Amino acid sequence: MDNHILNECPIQPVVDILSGKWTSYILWEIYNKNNHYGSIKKQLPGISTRTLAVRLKFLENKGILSRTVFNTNPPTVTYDLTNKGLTLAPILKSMKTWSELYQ
Amino acid sequence: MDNHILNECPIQPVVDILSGKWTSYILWEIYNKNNHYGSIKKQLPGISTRTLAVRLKFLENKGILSRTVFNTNPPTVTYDLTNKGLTLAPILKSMKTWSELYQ
DNA sequence: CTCATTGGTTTATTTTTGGAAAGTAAGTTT
DNA sequence: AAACTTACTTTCCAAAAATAAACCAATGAG
Repeated sequence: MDNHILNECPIQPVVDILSGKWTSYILWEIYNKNNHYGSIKKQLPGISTRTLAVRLKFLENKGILSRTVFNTNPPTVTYDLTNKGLTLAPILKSMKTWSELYQ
Repeated sequence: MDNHILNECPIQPVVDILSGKWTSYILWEIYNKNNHYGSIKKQLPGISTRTLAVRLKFLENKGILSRTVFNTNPPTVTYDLTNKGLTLAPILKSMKTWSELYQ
C-alpha cells in the first residue's frame, strides 16, 4: 500500500492511509461515533470480519485509531480517533460535502 | 469499484472516484496544471501506460476530466478538470495540508 | 460445565487491480 | 516510403486485497 517511489508527492501520506476499499468508510463510521467493532460491522454490510480487523489494526498502527477494551459481559471493544486521527476530519467533511452535491 | 450495498453511505460517491492506487495522484498532477499525458506519466514514476490510460478514461467517464487533442506535431493530448472535477479541489487541498503536517 | 455473546484469527480461495511488453495510430519530418 | 514522437490499446500475467467459512478466546449467565 506504500509507494516508495512517490515519496515526493505531497498527498502520498494521506493516500497511503485512505487506500483500501473500506478504510474511508470505517473512518467515517468512527468519526460519527459508531465505534464498537460490532456496530461498525453492522453499518458496513458486505465487509468481512477479517477485512474489518485488518483495516482497524492498520489504522491503529498508523496512529489514527486507539483501541479500548471494556470489561463488560461479554467484553466489548471500541475504536476511537486519536488526536492525529481527528485531524482527518476536514478531509472526511469535504468528502461528505462533495458527495452530497455531486453524486 | 462501485459498492452497491453502501449506497446510503454519505461519502460513497467520492470514495468511488478516488479509489485506485493512482487516481488521487493523477488528479493532483492535473490540479497542478501538469495536464499532458506524457508529463503526468513523467511525474508519476512507476505508473504503467495501461494504468494511466485506464484511470484517465475512468475519470473522463465520471465527468471529472475532459480530454482535448491538439493538432500539433506530433498530436498531443491534455486532460483538464471539468467544472465538476474542479469541485474536488477542497478535498485535494485538505489532503495536502494533512500530509504536510502529519506525515 | 455448557451456552451465548463479542471480537476477533486462520486458512484457503476468489476478485480486483496493476504491470510488462508489444503493438497500433496519427501526424509530421527526412 | 521509412522514421520519429506522442498517446495510447491489447494481451497476458502477477500481486494485492478482499471474501468465505471455520475456528478460537474471554467473560459471565444459567
